Amino acid sequence: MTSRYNPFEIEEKWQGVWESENTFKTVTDTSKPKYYVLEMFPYPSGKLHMGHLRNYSLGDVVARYKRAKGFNVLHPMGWDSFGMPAENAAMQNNTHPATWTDSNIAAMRDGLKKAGFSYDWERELATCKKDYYGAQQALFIDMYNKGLVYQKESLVNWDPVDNTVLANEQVVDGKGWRSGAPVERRSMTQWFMGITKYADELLGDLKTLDEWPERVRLMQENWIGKSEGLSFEFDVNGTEANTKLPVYTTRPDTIMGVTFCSIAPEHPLAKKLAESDAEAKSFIEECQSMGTSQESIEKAEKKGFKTPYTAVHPITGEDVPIFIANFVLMGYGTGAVMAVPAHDERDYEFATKYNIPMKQVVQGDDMPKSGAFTGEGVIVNSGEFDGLTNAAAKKAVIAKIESLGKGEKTENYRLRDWGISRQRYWGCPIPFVQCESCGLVAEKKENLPIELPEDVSFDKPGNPLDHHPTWKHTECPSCGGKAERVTDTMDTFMDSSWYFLRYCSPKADEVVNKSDVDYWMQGGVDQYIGGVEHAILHLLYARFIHKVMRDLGYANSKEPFKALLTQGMVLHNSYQTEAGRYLYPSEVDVDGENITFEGKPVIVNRMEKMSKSKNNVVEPMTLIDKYGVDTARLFILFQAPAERDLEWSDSAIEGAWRFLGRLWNLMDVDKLSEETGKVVAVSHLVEKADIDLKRAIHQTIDKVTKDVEKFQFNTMIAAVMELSNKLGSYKPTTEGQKLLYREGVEVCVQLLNPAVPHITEEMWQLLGHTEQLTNVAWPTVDKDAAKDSEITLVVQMNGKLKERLTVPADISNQEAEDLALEAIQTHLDGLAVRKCIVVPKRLVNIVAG
RNA sequence: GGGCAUGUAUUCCAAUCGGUAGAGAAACACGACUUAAAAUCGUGACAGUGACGGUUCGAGUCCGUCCAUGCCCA
Repeated sequence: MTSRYNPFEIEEKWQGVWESENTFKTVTDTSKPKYYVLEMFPYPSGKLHMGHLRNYSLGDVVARYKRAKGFNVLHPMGWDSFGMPAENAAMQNNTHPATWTDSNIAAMRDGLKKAGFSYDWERELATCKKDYYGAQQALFIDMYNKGLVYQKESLVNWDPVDNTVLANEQVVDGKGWRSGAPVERRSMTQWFMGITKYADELLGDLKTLDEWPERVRLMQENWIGKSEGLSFEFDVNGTEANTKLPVYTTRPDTIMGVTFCSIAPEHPLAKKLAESDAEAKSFIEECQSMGTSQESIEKAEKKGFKTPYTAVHPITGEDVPIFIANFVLMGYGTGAVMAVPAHDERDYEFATKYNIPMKQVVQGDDMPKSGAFTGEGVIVNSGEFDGLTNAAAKKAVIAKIESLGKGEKTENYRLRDWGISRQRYWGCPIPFVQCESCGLVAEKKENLPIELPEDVSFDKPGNPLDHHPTWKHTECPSCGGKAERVTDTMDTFMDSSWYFLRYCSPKADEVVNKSDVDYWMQGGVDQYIGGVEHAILHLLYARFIHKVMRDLGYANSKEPFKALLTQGMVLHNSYQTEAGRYLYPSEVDVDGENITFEGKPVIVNRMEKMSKSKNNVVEPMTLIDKYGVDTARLFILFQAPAERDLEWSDSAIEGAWRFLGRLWNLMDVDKLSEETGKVVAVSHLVEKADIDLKRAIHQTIDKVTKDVEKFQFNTMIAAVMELSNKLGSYKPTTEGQKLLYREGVEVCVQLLNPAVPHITEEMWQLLGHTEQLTNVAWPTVDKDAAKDSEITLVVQMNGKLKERLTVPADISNQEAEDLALEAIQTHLDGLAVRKCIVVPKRLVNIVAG
């Protein structure tokens, strides 16, 4: 028996070997099949959390398994290292964002190395380093030249605490996602990326992503939100002649139910009125205090202002009033809508409040007693359209409006262009200048990177780049005259939208090295793994930028991520005192059922996501320091299927620890043959127990291989546990049996290596091998040995279990039926056999009556 | 309000195409070892699959309705 399992010694040893021997260094090698496995890179907060450990453990199993299967595996890691927390920390602690970020990266890199992940650290990148963001600036200029980047005066969500513009997605419940402050609407010149130009392709190609979870594709589909409708114009009375009001609607079938029109507060018609009408002006200003997202607008109280203008109905010629309404968005459609209160909830609410008449034009089966009817039905009160279904009426109305020359059928998207300007320091500078004579000019590529100045102060609100005494004053790259740099930096979602391409050639002078990308990105990243919280934004932006880069010649695959695995969250109970204070798990005393704090009962909440605010976080490093990382990895992989939420359990960790101890104890010199590299063929085995063990070994290889291909790591581990339990109770005496035992132990070690690399590497060495297990090929199944010789045949009568028979595995259906009939005689009790259903090698069901 | 997912033993989870409900683990109980405890080893008990209905020779698995929970959208 070898000494006791000591994870700390073993883990340090093998991490040292991997590092000094460059075990995981990868190079482009077109003679070998490639496999690119990628986990979402982290924001360097400074601390590894359980979600990271789970994400990267999953990726590491895939990477190590594919390596053993003979693939040239690319498995890189890096840092999504721009963003506001670094600036906030700078303000609070008087440190430079770069210093803060670097020390966080160092701490997290250290944590990842202690976890033993098989990364090629030579490919490490950080988005805040000038070689990365310089390449990104070149990409940005390319996109500008393609017309995919533009400036536009637009309404933005302004976060008054962080002093920055937020994307709609960064506004949650009308508040900034980080600061929590209510956002304001402001009009500013912003930089945009033309993602809507790719909307159709982004939507259409979702169908090709058959290795993505269905729900992620659905979420993206809904986010892009393609709709078909009608664009048309109302003539406007009450102002200059020939004024038109263009609108867009997805419900042309209800056009005869229009009783008013609503326009956005920023609509030109509203602005015009504000010039002469103080009341209108103040109403519009009031609307500015709201966020610009659909969500915040939906939730706000509907408010309106009746203008003196009226719109002429295109079919009836009737005059309907025009309102300025706070819930109409300038950015969606035309900023004006035809209002049909009888069949639209928001219009109904608005009309009720302002006493506007309603006109029902759809008759359905179950009409609500109050409120709008938005369901399907038959068109009524609509003259020539009466009696049509909704779908038919849509077509008929569109045809009518088109024939009148007042509008046309239009496709529309919910997706809007991506506003990427941020008025912050810690981000990728936008490589443009404003020249006094040439206007807006792109930097020359040879001047890149446009570096962030190091000497900045954060002592006043606003953008430090703007306050810097000299940085923005520069020469125009075109005429050489005086010019000012753009002081906006890019949304950090841009940084994470192409990092997977940069990993292929992280030190390239150009944006990417084409031949490296051609090799590694053929067909895309083979397996991408990350949290489902990125299902919409990150994955959509990355798909967009990747398609743009393909069109720019930087990449060749259509989609960046061939397969996607979204892992579940890590959950833990949270504990609260009766007064409501959240308690740390370490503060409560658990005594069987009774959980107390300072002698008083504690409220145990349901399992919820680990979060600092709930004090229910367990630090990975604490766990690693106590048990070693192999135990932590084993627990995480075993406790729940990858895509499901994982419930934290201290006792299950103990279980993982104990299993590794049992695995270690299989290293029993009395049971192991000393000979390496020799196996006994099944044909040479005579004892039933030996044949059974040989079969179990090879069936386990088969099962584990299939499980790992399907990412079912929990059942994969269970299968090895089963085999190791068998080996534990196996008592070999002859040399042949000891060889068989060795084969079994070696298979366990090999199969578990992707999950628990350190202990298995050590055991492999102790077994007498000189080559690193990491470089050893995955075991293969001996089909003869794996074959069952006997099976259990189940005999049912009328679907109810009656007998179990042990029969030869190669039994024919006829023989099975005969045996079953014989066995069932005692149960038949005079009943006649009507039918026999034989499921080969499984069961016989006898229908009798 | 709409969409998606999940629901199996005390708990976490298994169960190809519909075919023996239990692989693995935890907790629990008992036993062995020990002066004792921990660790270790061994043994054991516990569910008919959220509810109701349908299809079928046969349903955890397919279909329908409902309930609960979670996620996304509104």
